[in-house]
Amino acid sequence: MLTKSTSEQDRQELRARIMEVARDLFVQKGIDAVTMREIAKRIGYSATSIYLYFADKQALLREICESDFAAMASHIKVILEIADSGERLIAISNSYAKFALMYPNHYQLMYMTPHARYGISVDDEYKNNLEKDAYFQLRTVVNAVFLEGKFRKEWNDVDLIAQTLWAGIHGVCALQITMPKEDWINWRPVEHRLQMMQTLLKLGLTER
Amino acid sequence: MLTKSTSEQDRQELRARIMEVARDLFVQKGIDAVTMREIAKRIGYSATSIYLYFADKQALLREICESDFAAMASHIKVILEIADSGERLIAISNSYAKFALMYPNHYQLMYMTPHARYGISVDDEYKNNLEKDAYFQLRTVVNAVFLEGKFRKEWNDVDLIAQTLWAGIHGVCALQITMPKEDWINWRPVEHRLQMMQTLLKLGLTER
DNA sequence: GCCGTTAACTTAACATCGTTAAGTTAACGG
DNA sequence: CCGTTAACTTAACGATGTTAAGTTAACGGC
Repeated sequence: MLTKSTSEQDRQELRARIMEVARDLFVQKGIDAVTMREIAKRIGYSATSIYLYFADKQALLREICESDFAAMASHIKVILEIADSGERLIAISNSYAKFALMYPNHYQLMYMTPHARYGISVDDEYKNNLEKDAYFQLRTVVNAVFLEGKFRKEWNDVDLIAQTLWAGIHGVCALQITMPKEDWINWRPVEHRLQMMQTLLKLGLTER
Repeated sequence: MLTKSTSEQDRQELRARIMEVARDLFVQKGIDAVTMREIAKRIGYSATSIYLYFADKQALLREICESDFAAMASHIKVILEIADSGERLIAISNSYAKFALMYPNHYQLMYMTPHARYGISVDDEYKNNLEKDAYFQLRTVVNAVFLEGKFRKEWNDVDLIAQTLWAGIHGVCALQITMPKEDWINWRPVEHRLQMMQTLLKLGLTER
């Protein structure tokens, strides 16, 4: 080591660099396959230095997830200003999928990795927060559509509706990320699959 | 050790017992959290004895997966004999979800993990095989329903339909596996979410 | 019944993992 | 310029998957 990160800014930059490198490795190789020593090597420090910035591997992972959750929510936030609630719902779904497919690495860590198993528990500030919780954003829009009576009357559980919509979009994105070009499946373009999923869900929810 | 497993039958029984114990532990605690020593302790042998029956941990895991693939295949075989194609489609969807939620670790390995990462390559015998390839089974049933003209006429791409149905069920199961009880989400029971997904997709596909 | 061969099983050991404790060194205040 | 402190490193611990070497039980031939 030639120099030491002494200023607060230096500290934050190094912290951010650790998270950046760790996220790339986690996504690329899987969490358990990435060692603290490997992360350290990539940033040019010894393994134990990471522990000066994060309590342990779990804490590092949790912070990465939280940061990505926030990034995604802020990406979606602009949607909330669309006037028509139905259009807002379509837009939020599109935006969610766009994020997932544009940042598959982040998405994979956030929504395709069993959190409980790795002891991740997201910080309270990310829960039920319109700015930071993408699911809460979706639920909010679903609720608005519901209150305007746009759904068939048999659909009256806002959480159930939101969770099913989420699952539909998630399913398309997750399969696309997991098996983008497995040759034994005659994959249709992901845009078509997304479009069809949205149409089917909309028909089932609204048409009479 | 008082006695040794010398007969071929003894060998097979011990092999089966290892797989049984390992599967329980894998499902309960997650694959990476289960140690060979722990499995060994449960069967009353030393850790290295497992290596007399399986090449390594991955081989053990793969054999467990294949064994459960076979169980699922024979379970679905019955479904393929259901007369009404619409009911057949519902049944295959239920069966798929049941498998996913009963063996979340196996499901995760098969459909939620970028295969290239773990060097897993699905054996060719599992591709486009009515007995062993779940997607191909689904596509076959979708095709039957399509040929009977049960879908709205605007849905005329069998692959696109099958892939969208798959994504819907997969989405519910995958979210359930990834975040089974995150407390900031007011999760509805997974059975309800599955039911709603099936209903929405069916309405969108068939109702006029 | 004994004995050598073989296969089943165990113990010891290795490299590597996350993590902690102890040691070192660079930077800042006086 | 020196002492203090925080940043950073090296050494080490217990646990992991796995291999090598040692031990022991069972079977076949006499």
